[in-house]
Amino acid sequence: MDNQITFLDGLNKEQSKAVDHYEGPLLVVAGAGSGKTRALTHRIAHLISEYKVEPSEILAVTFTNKAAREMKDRLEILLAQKLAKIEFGQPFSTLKISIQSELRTRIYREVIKEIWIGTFHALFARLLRFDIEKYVDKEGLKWTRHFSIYDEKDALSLIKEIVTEDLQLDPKRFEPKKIRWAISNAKNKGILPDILEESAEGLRSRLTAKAYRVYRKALAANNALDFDDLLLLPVQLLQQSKETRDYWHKRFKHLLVDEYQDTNWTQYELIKLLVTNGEPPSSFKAWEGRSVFVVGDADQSIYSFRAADFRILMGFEQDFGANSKGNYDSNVVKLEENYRSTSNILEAANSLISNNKERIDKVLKATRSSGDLIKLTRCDDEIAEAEAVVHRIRLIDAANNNLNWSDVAILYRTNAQSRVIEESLVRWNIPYIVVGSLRFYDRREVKDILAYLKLLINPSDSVSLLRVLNVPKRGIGKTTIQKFTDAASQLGVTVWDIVTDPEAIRSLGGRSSKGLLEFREIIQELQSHLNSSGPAEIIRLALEKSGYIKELISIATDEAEERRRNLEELVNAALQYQEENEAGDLEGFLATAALASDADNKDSSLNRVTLMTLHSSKGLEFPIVCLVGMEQGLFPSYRSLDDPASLEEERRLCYVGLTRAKEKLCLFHANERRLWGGMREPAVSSIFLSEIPSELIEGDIPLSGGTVLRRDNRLERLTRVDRGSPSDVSKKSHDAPSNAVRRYSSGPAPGKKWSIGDVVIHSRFGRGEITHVFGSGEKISIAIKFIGMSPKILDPRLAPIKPIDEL
DNA sequence: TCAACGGGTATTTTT
DNA sequence: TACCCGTTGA
Repeated sequence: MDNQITFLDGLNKEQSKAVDHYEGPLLVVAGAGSGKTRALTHRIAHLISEYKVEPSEILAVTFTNKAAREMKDRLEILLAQKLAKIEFGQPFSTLKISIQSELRTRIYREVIKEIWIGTFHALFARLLRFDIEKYVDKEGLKWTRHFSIYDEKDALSLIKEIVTEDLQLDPKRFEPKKIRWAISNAKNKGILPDILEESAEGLRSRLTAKAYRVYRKALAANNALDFDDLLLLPVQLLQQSKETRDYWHKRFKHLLVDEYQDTNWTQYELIKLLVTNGEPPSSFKAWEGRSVFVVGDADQSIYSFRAADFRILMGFEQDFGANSKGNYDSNVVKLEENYRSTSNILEAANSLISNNKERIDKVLKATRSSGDLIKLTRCDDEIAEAEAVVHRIRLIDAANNNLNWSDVAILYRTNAQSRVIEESLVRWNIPYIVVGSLRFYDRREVKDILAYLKLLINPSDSVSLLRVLNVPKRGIGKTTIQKFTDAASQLGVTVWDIVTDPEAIRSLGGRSSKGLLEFREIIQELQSHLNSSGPAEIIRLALEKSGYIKELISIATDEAEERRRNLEELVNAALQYQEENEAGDLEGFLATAALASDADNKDSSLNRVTLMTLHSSKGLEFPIVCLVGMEQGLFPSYRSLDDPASLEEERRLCYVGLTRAKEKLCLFHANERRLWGGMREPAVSSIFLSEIPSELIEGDIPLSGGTVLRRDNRLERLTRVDRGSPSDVSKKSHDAPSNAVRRYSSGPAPGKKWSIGDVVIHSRFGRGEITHVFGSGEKISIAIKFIGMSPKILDPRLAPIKPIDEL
């Protein structure tokens, strides 16, 4: 090659093997902190500059939008550095700033813009903008390229409506949330209503299948897709249309997928369709000038609740490997050297994760010195815990002159845990940012305006229409809306058709006709600007013409003021979008908004402590990590306590948390914790704490033997759990016993001896026999084999079990 | 038509 | 605690 820089410089042997990979399938098993992002970006740069791959032939899938943006950024810098060497013969950083930015702009225009980088959802939403009109549905449903994207809330409100209106069911008995979940699951497995109907047994599943059918129909009538559709429709389209499939298969010669362990069935299907053009991967031979490159770590698979399945990663070699052997030495590279964490932290993580059974054999090797011990702090309750976290942070701050607040992350299992910690941070005047709790685009005012925008582009979108028809108030009430929706469904037209029909307004509108006419005019006027104005300008117009801003001004409270600022922020977001996407239009912006997550906006330049869930922390790293709420039932979540597979997932989540830390790791747990409302619950320290070697931990150590923290007045308090009249109580415990009630009323006496061979009765699983006893004293788990089920590992103090001789 | 109130209920994690 | 929903009263 004609210059000194290659993208293999400074990489270890395994990393360069990955980066230098050209054709065929390759699985990169990349442990935490092993430099996988580096491997990914360098490989793309390498493909383009050494193997002369066209940027437009590359499809790179990231897990978040933020990761996508970062990848583009890094890539831009890498390639600009190389260009600097070629054109000026000197390092990029020594060039004048103006020249630097000119180089970057050129790289952006010629290369970065051409590569498809994004999340599965963003990329395939983009593909659908091209091809959705070619999709032929079994049931005759149709969508146009102007489809709306419904977020989880939109989808849920649609389902709620279907359950109550169309199916005339009681939403208490048939919870929309559960139905939504069932439908989502079906979609993620590629199952359409007809198949679900066939396999449905019992009233409940038949009704779910029915709801699914109606829901799909409603989506189509609204010309809308939910998140799952963004993946499922492309799968079906690529399966059914050879022409479409050929096109995209030819177009994308090199696929890269990050966080492959969190891929689900539809995503896997999409990869296969694009890579092998529909042929079975094991017999696919045409690898010349073509590759699929996936990077992942089974130990960090934490999204099975979203239908992700890390066995897809485990099966990669078999799937794609069989036939490429011979041509390629191996299709697995393992990155096992950890450059991130001190060896104490790493050893703790390794030891923890070794308790999982289902793994790929892999051990992270330390490259750094031992560092500090892990600090463990036990606190009285969640308030004391929050204070302890802040105290710890202040101690570290006092001992380090150059500590930035942004070096610190506080991680927790559930979003609800953030509040108490925030209060402490406020008290001590430490700046912080909470990532992920409330998405910017989920704020009411923002969603309202987005609904206006969606409606402009897609008037069939009645969810959006009904959202803003009377916002701000135009005197259009429930009865009018009901009349209109009824008329629309009877005539088989959209609500918009009714709203724009002068006859309909006159006959149905009554007192609200004025407001309706007004609304119609607003929308139509805004529509007339669609072709001539950019997203930001249209948003400004919408804010003004809709009367939304005017209303907020007239309210004149702090809250209204806050909302106005958020809407200004929305305009800014649109401006930023326009900057980042030269040809970006309103549709593009709306798609970005629908698929954005809160984590995407985290501005790392702000010097603030970061608060977030363990899930959001994936892929990030911090010098200092505080992990709070290490208690049984919270982390691991109580829902995982009686299921070994989900307990393993919780453990992976813990592994992710520990491996975020570079220098210092501080763990916290509380003796008791107020759970929603005010009721205190005694807490048992997390099983994960006992899986970290105690010599790596300092602080008050409850390790061997564990701690059960119980107040003497426990029983007294428990009787008060059952509030209200006796009849209420009995009814409650029949319907849905709350966890607290069940836990304490049916649990055996503390300190009860369990031995192998004992027979127990579990309130859900029935009769079972104890096969193992782990630990002793207060820290005890037992494995029970229930009839017809795989063995379950339970905490006898939490699980609703009784020894059989007590019955 | 709409705001305000109260009771009941629920919490895992998110593209 | 916080949100959602149905009821009530203006």
